[in-house]
Amino acid sequence: MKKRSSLLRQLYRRTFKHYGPLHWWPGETPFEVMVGAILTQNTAWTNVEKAIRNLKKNRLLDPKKLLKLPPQKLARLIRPAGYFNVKTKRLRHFLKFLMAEYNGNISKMKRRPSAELREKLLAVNGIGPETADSILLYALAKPVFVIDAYTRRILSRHYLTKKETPYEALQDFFLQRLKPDVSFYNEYHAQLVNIGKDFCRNNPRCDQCPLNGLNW
DNA sequence: GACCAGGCACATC
DNA sequence: GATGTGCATGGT
Repeated sequence: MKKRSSLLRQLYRRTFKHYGPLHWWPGETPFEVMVGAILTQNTAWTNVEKAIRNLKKNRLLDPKKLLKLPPQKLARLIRPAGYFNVKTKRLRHFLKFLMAEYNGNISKMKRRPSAELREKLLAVNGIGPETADSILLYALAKPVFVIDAYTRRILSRHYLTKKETPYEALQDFFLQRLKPDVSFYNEYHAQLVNIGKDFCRNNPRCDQCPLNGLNW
């Protein structure tokens, strides 16, 4: 009989063999990753890229500059990412938080412990568990496991968890079985998203999925 | 032209 | 506390 912890490692080996290293998150700076984490909420990444390109083109990828920008102009720039009115508000809530707590200094933020940061991020209107954890892992290099719609779907399709399992419980499922490791968690979540995109949508292609035939 | 995307807050019962 | 709904663009 296989040990429980090796189950998630098996899954990872399969996906990694299929895709190779994915080197997430696609973003040049921690701040860019944070902005991307908010913009990608329920949104295809290709649309987020356009919005980030607009911000870069105008040299606005900076907490102070972005906060100084009139909301209307910000909305226009991030328009391709969808939900632009909502996301303008969410971005501005986050920027105000960043300035108030850390004076816009990401290095200062990074020095704080992970649990404290998570709690504070979750208190920001517009930042939920996935966005908070994405920021912690991909921008601040904290060993937290990110759960998203794909992760949820893949686990439940393989009868490892139930569809309605709450976010924190799913996160514990990974945390209890995998040693804390930033680059491993980083790569693991990236792999899951790719599997989700390619094989595990609402109209799944399980027959061609690299996870096909895994026995647990 | 329908369907979907790397969520979240808020209303309503 | 559970369940439903609005938010919006762009790719398939």
